[in-house]
Amino acid sequence: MFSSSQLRTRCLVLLQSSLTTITFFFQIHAQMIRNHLFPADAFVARRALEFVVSSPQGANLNYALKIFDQIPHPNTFAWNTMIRCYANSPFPACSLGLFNRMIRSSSFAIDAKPNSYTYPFLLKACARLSAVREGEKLHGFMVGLGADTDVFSINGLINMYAACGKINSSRLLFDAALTGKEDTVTWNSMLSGYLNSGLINLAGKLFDSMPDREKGVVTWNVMINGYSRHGEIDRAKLIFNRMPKRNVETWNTLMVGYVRCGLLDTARKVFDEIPNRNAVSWSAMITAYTQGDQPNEALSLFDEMEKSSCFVEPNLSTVVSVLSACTQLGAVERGKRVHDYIERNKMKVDSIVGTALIDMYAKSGCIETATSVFKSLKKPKDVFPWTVMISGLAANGHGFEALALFHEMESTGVRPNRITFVGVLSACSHGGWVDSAMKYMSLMTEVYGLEPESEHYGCIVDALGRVGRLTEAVSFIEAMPRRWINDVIWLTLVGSCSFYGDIAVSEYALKRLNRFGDVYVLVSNIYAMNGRWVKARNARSIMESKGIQKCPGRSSIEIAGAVHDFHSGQKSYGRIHDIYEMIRIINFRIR
DNA sequence: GGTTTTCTTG
Repeated sequence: MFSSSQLRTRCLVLLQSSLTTITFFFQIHAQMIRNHLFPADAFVARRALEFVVSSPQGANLNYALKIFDQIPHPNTFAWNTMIRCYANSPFPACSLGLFNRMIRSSSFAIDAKPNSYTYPFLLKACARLSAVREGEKLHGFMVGLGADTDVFSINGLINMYAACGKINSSRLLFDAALTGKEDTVTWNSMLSGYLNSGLINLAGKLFDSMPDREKGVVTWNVMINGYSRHGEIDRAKLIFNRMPKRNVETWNTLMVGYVRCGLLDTARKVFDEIPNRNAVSWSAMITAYTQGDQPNEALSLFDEMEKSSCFVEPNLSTVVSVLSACTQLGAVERGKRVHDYIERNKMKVDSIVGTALIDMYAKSGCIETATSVFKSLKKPKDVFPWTVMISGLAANGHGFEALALFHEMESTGVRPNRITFVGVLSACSHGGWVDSAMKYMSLMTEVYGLEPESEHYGCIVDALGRVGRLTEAVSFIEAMPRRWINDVIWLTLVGSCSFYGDIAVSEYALKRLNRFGDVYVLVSNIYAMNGRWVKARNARSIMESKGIQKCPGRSSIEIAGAVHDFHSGQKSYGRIHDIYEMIRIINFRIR
């Protein structure tokens, strides 16, 4: 057995150890309570709080607040810990509320007054909220206490005002600080303030006037990032070339700059040149491929990452972009392996990763697995997992379940967004439930104040078309706000016409198309159904006369985890002869 | 006793 002081020391050591997981922490916490170390021993309690807010698996806000509320007389450090935790959380406003509690309760306690650490956290919260009034109030409070002269606070103020769009106030504070009070962060804050406000020429002038000895790596990085964000990738590159010293962030910033400008190949060249790639470098490049509709490139880069001699541990972002590449390709087997990887490495399945997993499984038709991932997510779930789960159910033909889940989401107090309603409405359209679709559409506008867009209207058109109410669908489209009427809407209707073989409505819809796109097959079906074989054959020439080339039919299949991509007319695939041989055999057997 | 600000991925 341990003596009580030995136990205390042991707890403190474990709380500081990087090997302590949150699960193990709960055990330590239980021991501390049992042995009256918590909450009586204020120092131990503060260490526990600090552990929970900076746990490697992410801060546990609710638990942190529970611990904090049990500390009898929190000192400045404890308050600061809790305020910092909220400032960096999804709820920065809570840190301002906590600060109010702090000044009310600390009027007599000397060891619980705000200090020079407190203000930067609060200013960060204001900056993240773009809360000018709160920021100004806080600034006034600081001036009253003479707490506005610390360089961290000055930098925080410059940053806060810039984030709130008060760039002139930032500049006034900056000029006042240029009397020896400033450091390199002061300059960086002012520069990034200008750049984020789109004032790139003012930033350039300030940068040129800055003494070279003041310029740190971050200063240069800020410039590269700012220029590239405003499409000035060439100016960004010039800055990059002039740098005396670069770090990984420099390389990553330039690479991402090229990605933003759509120059994926140049970005890849930069990536290949990075001397010491980190997880961000890899994730950013993989994401670029995924979002640039090159999911195969994304996956092969991930393979390379795993095989690379200078091994970099994939992080949550890496995993998310790999999963969304799998989703694009419908590569479930591959996605499952990523899922295994997540579990093997005990990575925390947060809302973002969870959403990516659900989406991957649902879009690949594995609705049961999607559901079980959804159920395993920690409560409260934010709107994203709910949304992909609802859309996934709808897409797999489980309309009733999708709507039931939507109501469950509403009853938990989660506010649906426009994407959620696309899922809800598509559940209705798949079932041909016109009345429900209309009902949800008005719920969307009247209760949630969301303006329906093209996709939402499209679902109603689809629902009407599915049950054969084609002329009603036409009048619905014509009553829609003009700007949301597009080819997709008309094509939806053409699709329904091809099911019901309605020539009149389909011709009406086709006349309203801007591009003729890929409707050739649909259109010839409509004519063929009505025995108009000549017109059916002509559909292709109509299309060509509009100057549109038909995109080749495409398909992909996953075999043993590898994705094979095909398009019609392709002759170059490695086993093309085997494939044609197989087709011959199949045809023979059918006959 | 110890925590802050500026740059890169989702």
